[in-house]
Amino acid sequence: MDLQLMEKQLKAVSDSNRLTLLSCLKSAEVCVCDFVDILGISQPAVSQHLKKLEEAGIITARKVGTWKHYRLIENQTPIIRAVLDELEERQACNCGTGTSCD
Amino acid sequence: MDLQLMEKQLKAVSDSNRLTLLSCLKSAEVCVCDFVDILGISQPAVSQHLKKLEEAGIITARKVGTWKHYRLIENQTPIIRAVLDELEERQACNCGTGTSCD
DNA sequence: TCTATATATAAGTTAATTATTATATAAGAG
DNA sequence: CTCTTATATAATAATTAACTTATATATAGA
Repeated sequence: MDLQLMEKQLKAVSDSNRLTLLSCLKSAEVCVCDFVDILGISQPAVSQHLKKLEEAGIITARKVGTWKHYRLIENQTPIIRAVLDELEERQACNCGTGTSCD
Repeated sequence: MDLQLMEKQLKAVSDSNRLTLLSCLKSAEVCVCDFVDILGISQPAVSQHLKKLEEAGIITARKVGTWKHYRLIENQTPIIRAVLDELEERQACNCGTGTSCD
């Protein structure tokens, strides 16, 4: 595994906000709006965190109307797999409950 | 695994200089003086990197005269084990060749 | 088309990291 | 005891990262 990619992925996951995002994504797709509530930071800050995880090849997204749903990619590197294994699953998303996105 | 420890360990390994230190430590004990040559940064900078790895519970040290030899601890967490598995071993140390420490 | 909502990007600020230089500590050699 | 060498700590400068506010883009709906 390339040392540069390794560093990039490790930097991407070495932040408590982003680890929280990943623990939510373990079990389900989550949309950006839900993360704003969970982390208690501004929407642009959330977008920037998600971008970092996406650029590191850890998550991906699909558009659903005006919403954007993020999820883990399928084939993670061994290091990211180990990180995900250590993270507790966290129920995060209101998606489907009708309160926000769906 | 505690989220705080996890973040601390991930921060400790998410730096290319420190990843290089670890790749040297995979195969052997290494003393500080050798790392200065390898990384091409100042001796205090090396000390600070080693301290960060030590505080994260990844490496430990023993004194040998005025030298200090660092090595990996035996029981690594799953994440750090995954990181070490991905790192290529690197021959780093002059120890034993008589050029510097021994 | 105009408006409202969700998300992204840009610019700027604050905070955290990583480096440097200077100095302290500790051990061995003379 | 003094000098030298190896390492650590302190203070500080430089770089990078994370957040905020303001603005842009894109989509849905009236």
